Amino acid sequence: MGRSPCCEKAHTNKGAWTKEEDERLIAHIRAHGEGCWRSLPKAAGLLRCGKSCRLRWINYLRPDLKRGNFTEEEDELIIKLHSLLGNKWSLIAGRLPGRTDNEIKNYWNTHIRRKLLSRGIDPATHRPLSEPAAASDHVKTISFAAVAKEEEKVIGRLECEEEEKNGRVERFPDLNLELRISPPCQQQQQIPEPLKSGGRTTLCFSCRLGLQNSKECSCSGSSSASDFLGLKTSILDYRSLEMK
DNA sequence: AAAGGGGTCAACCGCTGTTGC
DNA sequence: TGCAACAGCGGTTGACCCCTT
Repeated sequence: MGRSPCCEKAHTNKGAWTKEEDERLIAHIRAHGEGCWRSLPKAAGLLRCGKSCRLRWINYLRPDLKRGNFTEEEDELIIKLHSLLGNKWSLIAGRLPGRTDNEIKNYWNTHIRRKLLSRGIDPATHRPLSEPAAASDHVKTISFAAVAKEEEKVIGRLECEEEEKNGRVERFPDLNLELRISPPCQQQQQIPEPLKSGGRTTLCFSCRLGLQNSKECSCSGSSSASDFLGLKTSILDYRSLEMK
């Protein structure tokens, strides 16, 4: 026995939204806020399914959306985030203010895939097309669940202390991932000289996301990639992280 | 001018995760 | 603990537009 449909399909509109429908949806959300998408269509006087309303609002009508072309910086950030996160479009979108998961997914499939292919890079693995896939027996699977738990404890303590002083606390991006770590690629990235350390790369997580100048960057300090989320690894190359 | 082929992107579908009872 | 309702996610579809022939 399947789940009951989210709405009465016989009495709902489908396809492109009209201007009037948009206006009704905007007016209703302005008046009542987001939430309870199932009951929203009826309350707003729309012959649409709640899911459809949610999608229309999130992907098109939200006032904080950034319309227009993606910048070169956004392109590179998407590529880096995709190499880390895979097809987790909502997580990637979370790192790009004003962009939606649907928009990024479409942009990836129409532009970036081809861009990477033209560079000779496999968009799925982020490895050179000529390079054979990593042998599975060289790939070690690490569950981030335990790390996340440990992080939660530490963050919890920090937050208690910090909230008394300042209020909010910056924390690691909530990736909640299970990653597979394989031996690093043969061809190493071009590492800026100050970030090299005796032949070993010591890029922090922020730098690997291309955020060298962010306040989360810890390269300049004593911490290194080896301490990333408490993992005692000598090298953590984002290109070798694969989604489980 | 018309046909058709490819690219783009809004919207839909089906599944999973979360929450409340 | 199990179930149902709901929100959210990622893959896919199809309408539309533009360019080429």
